Amino acid sequence: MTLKLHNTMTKAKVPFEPADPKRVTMYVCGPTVYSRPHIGNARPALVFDVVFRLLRHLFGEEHVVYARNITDIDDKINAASQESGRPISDITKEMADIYRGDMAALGVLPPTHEPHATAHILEIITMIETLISGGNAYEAEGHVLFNVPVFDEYGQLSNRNRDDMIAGARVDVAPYKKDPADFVLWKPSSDDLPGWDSPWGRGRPGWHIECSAMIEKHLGQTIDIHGGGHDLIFPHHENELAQSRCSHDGADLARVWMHNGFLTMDKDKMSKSIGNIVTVHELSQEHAGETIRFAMLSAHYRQPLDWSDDLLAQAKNTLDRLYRTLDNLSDVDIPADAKPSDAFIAALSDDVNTPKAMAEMSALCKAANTATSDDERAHLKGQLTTSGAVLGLLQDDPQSWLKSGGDDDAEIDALVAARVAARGSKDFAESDRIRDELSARGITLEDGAGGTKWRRGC
RNA sequence: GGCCGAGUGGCAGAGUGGUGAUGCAGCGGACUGCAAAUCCGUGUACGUCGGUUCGAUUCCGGCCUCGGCCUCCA
Repeated sequence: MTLKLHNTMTKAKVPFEPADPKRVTMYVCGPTVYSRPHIGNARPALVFDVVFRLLRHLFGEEHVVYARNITDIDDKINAASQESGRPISDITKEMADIYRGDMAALGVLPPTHEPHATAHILEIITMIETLISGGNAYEAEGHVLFNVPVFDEYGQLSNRNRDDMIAGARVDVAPYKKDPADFVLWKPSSDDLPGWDSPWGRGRPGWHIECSAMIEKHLGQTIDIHGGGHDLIFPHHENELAQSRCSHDGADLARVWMHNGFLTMDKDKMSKSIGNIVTVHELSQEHAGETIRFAMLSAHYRQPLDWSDDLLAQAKNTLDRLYRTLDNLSDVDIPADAKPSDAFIAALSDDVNTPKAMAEMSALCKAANTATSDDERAHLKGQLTTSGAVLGLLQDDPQSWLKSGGDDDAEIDALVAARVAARGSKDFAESDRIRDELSARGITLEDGAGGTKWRRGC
């Protein structure tokens, strides 16, 4: 089964061939920790978590190295600190912890490495020195700037030329820049801001250079996959690419560039600057993490996805159905050699087509619900569970999933038992009265061959 | 202005040059004391105008609408 991935650089879906199948490397731009993550921030984390799981499935768990950084030095963090009066390190530590907790709630696996920018200042300085000595960067008024015209291939990833960029530029060009497109590698810090000593005085790194430095340190000069949100293509990834190639004798930074589409709220991009955000924390109060995850993966990662309550409700309904099927398979054990179905892996191998993969899971469900032999039911249970694992779904216990959301299980069990007794004596008036009572409490009953089951929700 | 992407049935959302996935919701049936669940069945969906083709939702071109990037942003 050949994995095919869409490469932003070539705008084509191509077979994925890692440089070393024993060490597949992936880097994804992580959060800048100055506030709680919103659900839009969670999309890349979730998307690349699925890519991570898929790569581990295809190449082996120990053969995939995934790094997702934490940006803990940034002007927005400084602003948050000045506004709240809290020390910067307090804010970054708290928000990084919240980020990890929120992602864990969505079933996102921890990456292999989670490098922090402030722990890589030396590497950053070294890389900047290399760029200066190579003639790709220059110092000006305490700043160090990357000189864009020196790098012929600048603009290749985002498919834009310098004239366009200058024509569309909405920022004032700093007077010390040699070229309007030049961008900052290092900038001076005043005494009240975080800073590190450097050959160019006390200062701090620009945004783009940290990723280049951390990629080199943890993954190497050329990585297999570089991922992030669509809005990072320009300028962030274009600049990363330029810095890394120029400091590595032109070596490619990434073999494949992957970018996820945006989450919208009423068709507008969800973003902190617009203010139309809902945080992961808020959503987690109302919905199971797995429901949020399912909703997110119900669209292909490169497509836009409009976030809504209705989307979550549909996700919950569909997930309930999958868990009901698993619950009905509780009498058979998963075979030791269980693995995902071929059709499921084929779907994910086609540029991580999660909606199609989910459709394959529904097909497995239907097969399981109609299968007659226990061997076949066990086989299908194994396929369903292991397929779900690649998406980070269906790993909960079916009973606890179906009954979660309340703390009155014992009381419900007692009412159900009373109703079973009433039915046994054909007292259907009493039986229906109890069922109505339970229904009013949000409990649904199922009278099956094996007895009566209950679950929360309709 | 430049670049990029999207427009599929009630909703969500894949895919394809020629019987139009899948899920949710709806409807009919089986099953059930009645339900629920499950199963079976069910829907004149592919923005618009042209072109190519024996045949296009799928390829090409124009147009319309919407969104994104070009400044921080996942």
